[in-house]
Amino acid sequence: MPPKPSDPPRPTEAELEILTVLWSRGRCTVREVHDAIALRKPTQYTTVLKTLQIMAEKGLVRRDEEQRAHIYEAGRPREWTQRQLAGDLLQRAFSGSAKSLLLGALSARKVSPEELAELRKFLEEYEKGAR
Amino acid sequence: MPPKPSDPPRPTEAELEILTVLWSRGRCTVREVHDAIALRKPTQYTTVLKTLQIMAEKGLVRRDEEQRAHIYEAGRPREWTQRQLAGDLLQRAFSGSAKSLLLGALSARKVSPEELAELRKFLEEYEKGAR
DNA sequence: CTTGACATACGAATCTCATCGTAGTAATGT
DNA sequence: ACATTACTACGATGAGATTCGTATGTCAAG
Repeated sequence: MPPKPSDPPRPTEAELEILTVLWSRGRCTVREVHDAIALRKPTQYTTVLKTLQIMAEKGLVRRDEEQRAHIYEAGRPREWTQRQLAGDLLQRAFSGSAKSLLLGALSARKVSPEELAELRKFLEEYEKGAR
Repeated sequence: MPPKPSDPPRPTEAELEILTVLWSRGRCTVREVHDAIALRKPTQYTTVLKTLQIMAEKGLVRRDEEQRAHIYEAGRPREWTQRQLAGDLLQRAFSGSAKSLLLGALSARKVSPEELAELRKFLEEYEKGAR
């Protein structure tokens, strides 16, 4: 058996920003990632490059070196990573209480009545599914 | 007017652990905090002390130096800090989608049918209140 | 008074993250 | 062919977080 590739660690803040780009745009060169990020905050190209290299070591992204400009893609799907992050915070800050977490999220920012209704619907569906 | 004390920064991982103790037990000496934490992981007394001192500088905890053994208490109520943390993650990892956050949390660990029902009730109440 | 238990203060080692500059190499245009 | 541009690799730096050891002060018991 090959040595089992263990799960990548939780992404840091800068890493998460990069992953967000990769999730929404799919496979990207460093340049594309950089341009997307530079729109929102001034960042050097090599900073993004270096971070991507580190992320590749950690297994957070995969790298395709076929072309001169390497192509990166997220190592795990968005939902998988989101589950890690939500579970981690749930555990660390909310003692596992999903209700408290939801309360915290809702009170942290305005939530439209539409989104509230959507949430409720989602929960009802989820309840059915869990049965 | 005294210079307005700005909000404390988000607690780090070790700091959050300490805050959890303070929230659940109220005012504590360093020794009490240490003993509570040492139950779950080996930790030196002075490590907890130092962290508490740093937290006091940051405004994360208040310190009462009346007695020889100083007394610490959380600088902000649990709900306030939880709101910060939830809001931060909501923004950074879920693009503000409370629904995705909830999905992440629910799929991260088993949730009892009771808790699900409670969640649903809570949401219904919240919807009424928001109207 | 001296010792031992217990407290605070604080410097220092170690780690991780984030960022940037520089060097070297491949491709491109004139 | 040569200059310019684009890319990767990598070392270095600085800030924070975390941990621990040591110094020092206080207090009470013997």
